[in-house]
Amino acid sequence: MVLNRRLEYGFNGYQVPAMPRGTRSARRRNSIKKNGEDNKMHAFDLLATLAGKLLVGNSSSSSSSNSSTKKDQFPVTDSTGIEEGCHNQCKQLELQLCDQGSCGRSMLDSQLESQQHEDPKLSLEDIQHPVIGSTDCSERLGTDEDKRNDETSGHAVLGTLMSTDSKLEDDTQNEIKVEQLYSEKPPNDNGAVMYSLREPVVWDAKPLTQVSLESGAAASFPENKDCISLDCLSPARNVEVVGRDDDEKSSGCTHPIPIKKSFRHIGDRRIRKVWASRHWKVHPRTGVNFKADYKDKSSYYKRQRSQRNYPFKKRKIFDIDFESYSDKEISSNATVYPPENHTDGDVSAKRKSPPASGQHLSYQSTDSHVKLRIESFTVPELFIEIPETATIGSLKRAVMEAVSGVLGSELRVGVLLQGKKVGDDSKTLLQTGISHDNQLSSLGFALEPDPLYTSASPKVSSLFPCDVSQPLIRYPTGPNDSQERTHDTLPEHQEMNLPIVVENDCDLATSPVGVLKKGSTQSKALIPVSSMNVEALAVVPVHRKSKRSEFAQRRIRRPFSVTEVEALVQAVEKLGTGRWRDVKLRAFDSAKHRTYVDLKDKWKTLVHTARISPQQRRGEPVPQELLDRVLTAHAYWSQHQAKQQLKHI
DNA sequence: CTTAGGG
DNA sequence: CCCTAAG
Repeated sequence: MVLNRRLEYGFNGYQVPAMPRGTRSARRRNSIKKNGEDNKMHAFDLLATLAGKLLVGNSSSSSSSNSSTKKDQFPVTDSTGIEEGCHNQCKQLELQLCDQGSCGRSMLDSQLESQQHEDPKLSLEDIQHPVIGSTDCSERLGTDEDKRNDETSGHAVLGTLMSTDSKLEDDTQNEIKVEQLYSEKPPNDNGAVMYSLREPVVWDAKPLTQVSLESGAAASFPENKDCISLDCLSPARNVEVVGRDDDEKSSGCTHPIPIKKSFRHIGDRRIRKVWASRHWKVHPRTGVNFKADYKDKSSYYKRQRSQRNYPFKKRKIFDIDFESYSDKEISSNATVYPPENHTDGDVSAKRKSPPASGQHLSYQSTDSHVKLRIESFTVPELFIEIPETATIGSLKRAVMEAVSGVLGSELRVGVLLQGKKVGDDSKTLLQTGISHDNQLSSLGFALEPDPLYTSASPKVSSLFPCDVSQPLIRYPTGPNDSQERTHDTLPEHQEMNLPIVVENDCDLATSPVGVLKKGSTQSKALIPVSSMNVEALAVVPVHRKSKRSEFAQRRIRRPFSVTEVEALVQAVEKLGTGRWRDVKLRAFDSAKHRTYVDLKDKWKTLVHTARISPQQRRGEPVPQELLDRVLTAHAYWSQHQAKQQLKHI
């Protein structure tokens, strides 16, 4: 029962940190020219930067570093809790963009702890921008969601409940709220996580929790406002994107967040299927970095691989419904810098005096340049579904991927002036009214789907059709998954009289957070903002795959145990040496960290080991008996293969 | 995605 | 273990 439950996260806006444009030198270089187009491009650059290095952290009320004694396990409400949840309770959860170093996984813990037994209704919204909008969630939920729509349609006021005071702490402005909603229609599968920016799920009839990050528009609120608690408003640490003095070397900005490779569990058919079906569904637009035509099989595969190591691969997973959000939903706060002090410390000084209320701007300029800084950007609504039994680590990754997926998409930046969209790109800032002496104007930026892409596709209106297959992506999360799997293992598996070690991928070991956490600084600079050159603009989206980057960590080494070796040998004896996937399925289905490639490699080394003298062998000694079997099997299958070859000739 | 091999 | 060409 518990396993059937899922959390669904809808991100109606993930607010990213402010992007102060650095120092004098940087600013000089980056001075926004009086050209609308340039303006947009620079802004995009910033976004692109964001797309590179975000970590999802959790915000804890005031304390920042709790001891992470609590297991990284997502709080699961018991069934009763769920039931009650349908009625009127609420729990909250905050996520935030997190500095690689300062925010640890632990931050969620305390909060989660207190939520442990609460009902799945979480409703959080961007504190800073309690925009009262209403996003018809029917768009996301699909037709089956009538009831939910009813529930949610009338509750778009959450934002007003938020206290602006909660952002007093200088660095607590940007928060991500997670809303956990209830739905009487649960997902239709177990232990899976689904992402979808549009139509999240096809659910059966069980409770489900939903989380949504809100920003501009409020949406998907449970019927009872009671379920919106304010205790989540406590200031949270967040991350800032800061400018760098020396933007000479803009590195890192193009690197995506690391994604745990083990997402791709080879043995998991379900995943693979989804994975596969997912691809053709994905609109090319979502893959800026891939120019290859998706229809081309070879390039398709190539793309697969090339994405493998990069978080952005996940982008393909998301159904980004560009139609579901309008400009207003993705807005930003921009601040025009006051005249420069021409002191090196002026950056920090400016940061300490953020605009009273986000959306405001103050203009000034010493010269004909308009200097501004973007306080924050919010990204569109995202939708994630994740089992309640998933770990926090999984949640973080899910959010991270969703966010990076959106940020990496073909968005363009729109410029808003006094709430109105500035359509004419050819006009100068001055002509448009954006000038240093225009004190009252409000300048804003909005992310919007790039019309170039949307129009290029003949299927604009159905980029992400709701009816096509399942717009869901699920990936196994956490230990529970493996547990589940052990239960529904094929009978064949029982042939194995060997106990196969079922090892769970430890989040600590593999999660980006865990890794990045160490060695990162205390700086709140999540992203070293690079220089604002046009190059960066192009580089970020296109070349992000060029570097595996410092992020992609090598998997931890996990020597095969004798038991595993025996299982491998046994499987190979039976299946041969050319069917590693089958071997995997047969003998290591539950060992998620062993991929068929691993098995193949292991076999290779086993053969080698068997051939060398015992003195030369290292590691845990493998019984000679096994090694003999290895040689025998290897010989046999080699010959077998040879025969096959001959037959074909 | 899987296989096969080199690194 | 990683990376990649090839299927």
